[in-house]
Amino acid sequence: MTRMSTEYTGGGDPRRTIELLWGVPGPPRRGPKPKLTVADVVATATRLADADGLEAVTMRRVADELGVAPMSLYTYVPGHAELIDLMLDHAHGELTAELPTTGWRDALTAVAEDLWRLYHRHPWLLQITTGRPPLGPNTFAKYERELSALDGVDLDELELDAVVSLVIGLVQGTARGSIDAVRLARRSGLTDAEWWERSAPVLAEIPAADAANFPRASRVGTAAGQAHDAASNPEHHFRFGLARILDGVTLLVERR
Amino acid sequence: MTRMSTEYTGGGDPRRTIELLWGVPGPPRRGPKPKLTVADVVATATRLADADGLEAVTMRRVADELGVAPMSLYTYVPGHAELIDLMLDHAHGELTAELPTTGWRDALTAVAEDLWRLYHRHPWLLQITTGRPPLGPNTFAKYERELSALDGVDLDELELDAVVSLVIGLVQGTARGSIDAVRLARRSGLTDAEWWERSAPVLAEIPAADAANFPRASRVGTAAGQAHDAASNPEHHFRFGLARILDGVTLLVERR
DNA sequence: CCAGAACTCTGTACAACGTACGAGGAAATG
DNA sequence: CATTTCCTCGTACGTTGTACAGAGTTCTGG
Repeated sequence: MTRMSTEYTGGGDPRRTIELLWGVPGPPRRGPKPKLTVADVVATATRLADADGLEAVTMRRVADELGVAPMSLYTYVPGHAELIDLMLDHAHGELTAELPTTGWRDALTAVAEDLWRLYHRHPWLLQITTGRPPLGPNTFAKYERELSALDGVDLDELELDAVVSLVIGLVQGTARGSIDAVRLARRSGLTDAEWWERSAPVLAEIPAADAANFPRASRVGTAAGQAHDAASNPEHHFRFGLARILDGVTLLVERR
Repeated sequence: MTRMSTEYTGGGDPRRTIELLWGVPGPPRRGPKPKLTVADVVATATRLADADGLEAVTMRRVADELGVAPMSLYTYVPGHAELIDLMLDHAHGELTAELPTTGWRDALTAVAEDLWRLYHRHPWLLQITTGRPPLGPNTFAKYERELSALDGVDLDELELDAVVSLVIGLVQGTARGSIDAVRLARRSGLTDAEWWERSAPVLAEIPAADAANFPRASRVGTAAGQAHDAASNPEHHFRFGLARILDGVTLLVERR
């Protein structure tokens, strides 16, 4: 019942997937005219995922939404995994805002904040395990844009890659927390605060869970819980983490 | 077919889950003697997950392994989601090594490395979305241990929480990459390098994917690809990221 | 000592899922 | 116009978690 799914990318035949991602035209068509396009399928799937999460993107539901039988989708897309690939690359296409030219700190901050917002607009993006990123145009452009934030910074290629990866990892981790809280609240009908209010008294009945056994955890935990209104505050963690990372990178650059 | 699943924690009734986590004895039993214990179920499920991933932890397979009918498991565990909670807390119990006393940098490094190793020992841990962490003894102890690494550091409670969270997030993100590479290699029969060798020629046929369109990405991408033997090197990203984060935190502390 | 309550165990069943397979029909080519 | 090529779809299989009801076992109250 309580099951959500994470689709793995890079499942199927690389050739076909890449061709789909880049929209290669293919040989002249002979049979009946297609009712749909790949873009239709991707758009509908994305709409479903935005509204009801990635688990709503089933072949049956997408087909229903398009007024078509489930098996018809396989004309446009090799399978479910490839559909997810296409959705991912498509969403990356939204990252087009120009970066500030007031220095790499501002630019990298903009990269992080744009991504933070993208993940909140399309929370299902973080349910995808991008072990092997889809080699699509928008994903390439995303990486290019991220690297351009560090134009002129005196770091070698490996360091540039590592810095970008570090910032992206921070956004993904903290955004995941932020989004999961919303998702769980909707799914269980309990906000974080309500859930804690319900859990705390149960914990209080358990002798071993006494604050004396976990002095630091209970001190820091209650302080954090009071400061924010939840068990943790992902947005605060995001801002704090970004500041530390940028400071750390600054130190690395200045050491040159 | 190509489907892996991520279980969500905190799904069911908090009371029952917490009682299971802490092993409260319960009222005197009247019926026939149970064949199993909750610990048996958790141990078997963990063994399956270690061997074949979280998707192998189905009620049917766990029951099979225990020589019992699937529905019998529901005597011990309210459902699949709660079983995952129990597995998670149980695995956290492995984090008991003493931390170095040579300063908070060493201690925090040890925390990160211990976690890195735990995730590689139990890769399925990263398939679990810990939106609401299981309130079990080992998860509490884990947090307490992590905070203890910062004993004596002049930071307030919110900062302590944020620092710990930042380091853990780094480990999770990079370990996820490291583990997904292994998982995908096993599942698809292709290593990262082989997969790239197969994808590159396809990409080369696509005009729009020319290096001229993505100058930074292709320069950094090929440099990184040559330096490590794969598209990305999670362990390098882990070490690099940890160094930057520790530097950033040092700066924050010294600014006091 | 024994009736009944309480508990464990299990077989069957249902609604999902992705998708393999093959049939039927539409469009373009020779 | 015959043939090839492609789109569309109905059916079917093997998965999953688990609701439900029945059968059997053990302890308790009288």
